[in-house]
Amino acid sequence: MKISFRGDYALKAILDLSLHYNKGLVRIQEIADRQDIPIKYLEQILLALKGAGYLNSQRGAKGGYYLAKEPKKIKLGEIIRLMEGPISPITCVSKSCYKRCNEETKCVFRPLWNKIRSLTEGVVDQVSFADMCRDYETKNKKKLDMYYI
Amino acid sequence: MKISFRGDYALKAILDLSLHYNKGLVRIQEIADRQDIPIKYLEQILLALKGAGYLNSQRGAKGGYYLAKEPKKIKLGEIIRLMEGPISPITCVSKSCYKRCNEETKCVFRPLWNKIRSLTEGVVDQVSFADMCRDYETKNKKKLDMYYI
DNA sequence: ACTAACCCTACCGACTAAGTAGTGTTTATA
DNA sequence: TATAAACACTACTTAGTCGGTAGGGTTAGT
Repeated sequence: MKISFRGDYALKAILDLSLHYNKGLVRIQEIADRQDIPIKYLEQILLALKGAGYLNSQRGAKGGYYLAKEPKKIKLGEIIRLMEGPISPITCVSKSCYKRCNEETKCVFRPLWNKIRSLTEGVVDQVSFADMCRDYETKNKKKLDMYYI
Repeated sequence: MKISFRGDYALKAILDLSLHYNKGLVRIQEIADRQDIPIKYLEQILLALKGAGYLNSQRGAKGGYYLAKEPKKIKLGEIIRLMEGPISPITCVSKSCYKRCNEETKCVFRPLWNKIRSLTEGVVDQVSFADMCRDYETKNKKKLDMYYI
């Protein structure tokens, strides 16, 4: 799996909205400023997230976005799959795999890719945005720098 | 981590040469045929692998490639890093990370990416091409189809 | 000398990522 | 009801990468 800017932005946007869950509407501009994301690009991403049912919005003056689900019910993996596609080191599912795996090698690497995929899924499908909010607040409270290199 | 065709081809080429380890020279054409890789593309890949010290070659008629190291001393991770770059879900090492991680989010996702990276490395840095050869032969001997969907 | 093989560089078409730009459409509120 | 703030949508752009091709150059066995 690889996280592109698009996916990274989406995760940050959902985190931002999770931190404002049940606190009213949040304007795109606010998210863009706080998370340092180009606003017009963010606009498209939020639209996609809304299309997938994660966000609701209100148009017009005083409008904005808000989370359509509880943060604890959104797992990181959902957002990653939505933005990046399947979580697997190789695009090797059923039919399309046969193109890569010929008779000779008999796809001897496949079990490894499956292993990596399931380990990765074990991480991203376990963690919710409620967890991330908790981490975020803990970190800010304690002013920890341990996560920085 | 994501495996591109280039990386996939490199792994297959090294596997092929591992299966012929200490059995003389192997022509590019043979590898290309067996592994179903476009020969001119494979040529470039083998050149890169040679440049990195994994292969030796003999030019001229009756020439060919051969492995420069024992299969058991080559880990998959080495080849993957060589062809694909660093194994990490995010290009987020030291300085370059600061571009993605601003004050607001304080890179709250980073520990997860590190987790995934180390799990992935735990797989690819543990397995050698000697292991893959063993798997390959076991599979061919038993005519197992369990790895195919 | 001839030819089989590796060596090297350049090029190319298609695709994607990461935006930008511009124009609609809706709604609160003065 | 005019206005402005905000989301909605579509189109375009620009740079880079991926997955190759093409075409010689060089070396070495016969």
